[in-house]
Amino acid sequence: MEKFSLGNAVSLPAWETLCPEPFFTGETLKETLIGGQAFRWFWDCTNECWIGGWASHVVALRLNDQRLESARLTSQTTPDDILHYLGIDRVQPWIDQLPCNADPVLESLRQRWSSLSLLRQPAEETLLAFICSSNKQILQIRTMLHNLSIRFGTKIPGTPLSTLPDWKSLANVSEADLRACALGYRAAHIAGTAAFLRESPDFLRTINQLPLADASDALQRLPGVGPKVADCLLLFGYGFAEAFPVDTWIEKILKEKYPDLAKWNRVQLATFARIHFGKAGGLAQQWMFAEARTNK
DNA sequence: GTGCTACCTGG
DNA sequence: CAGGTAGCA
Repeated sequence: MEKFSLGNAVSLPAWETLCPEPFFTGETLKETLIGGQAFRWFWDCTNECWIGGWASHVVALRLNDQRLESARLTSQTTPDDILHYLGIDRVQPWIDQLPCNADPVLESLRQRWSSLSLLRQPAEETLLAFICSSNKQILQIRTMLHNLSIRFGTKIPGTPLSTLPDWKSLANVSEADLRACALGYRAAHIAGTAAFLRESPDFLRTINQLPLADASDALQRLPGVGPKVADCLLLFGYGFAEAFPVDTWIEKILKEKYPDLAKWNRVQLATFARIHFGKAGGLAQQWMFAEARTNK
């Protein structure tokens, strides 16, 4: 278990079937929830389910004989909210756009990961999470976000979670107080981005309307956002399926699977990926990440 | 434009 | 060293 737990035993509302058709496996559900896109899902040993949230939503999820079930801990959350967040509807259309038939590497990844989903996460909290992510492992990112939510977020009644602070409130937090959440040098990036967004409150909402390259350039004007974090934001927070974040794991696995790329740098690898994997490359990226992460 | 290196923290 | 970025040769 992690050093921050869910606290006292959580009592859940009724379970309901979220999705009658089988979709996830235990493995793909887990990788979807805690495999590096989201950092606010926790395994509840007592109830044997995942509990987590986004924005002010908190839900429990489990597989019951392949059927996905949910228990809604926040009353305003609807089943459609959950399905929208989980993004299951996008998976098959995106798989259909990948060149699995032409590329045996992809085809073999598809066998294992075809029911992995890319979540539709709120852009604001995706930004916070991925500014924290630089030079950090998933566990440490989870700790930082947990600290931020406890310290500067709002307790969500009837649930073990607090919301993450919004950017407006982060603008009023000193860098020293941010550092106290174990953010290290990222505290300056958070403070700088909060100040930027205070001056341009609509900035994050304008990203949607831009083409991929322009959206990436715009995001990189934010302190703490470079090419890799920008791609994470575009893929996880804005639904650009073509965005292809290249981190150390992806760099390693790409160079293993495609030896000609041995001398390419990360930006070059991202360009290769957009050409080779195409419009849904981001999904291929997540398959590779899951493969690398679970084989380590 | 490309290629280093320092930067916080903790598993 | 770890799911990078910023600042400078």
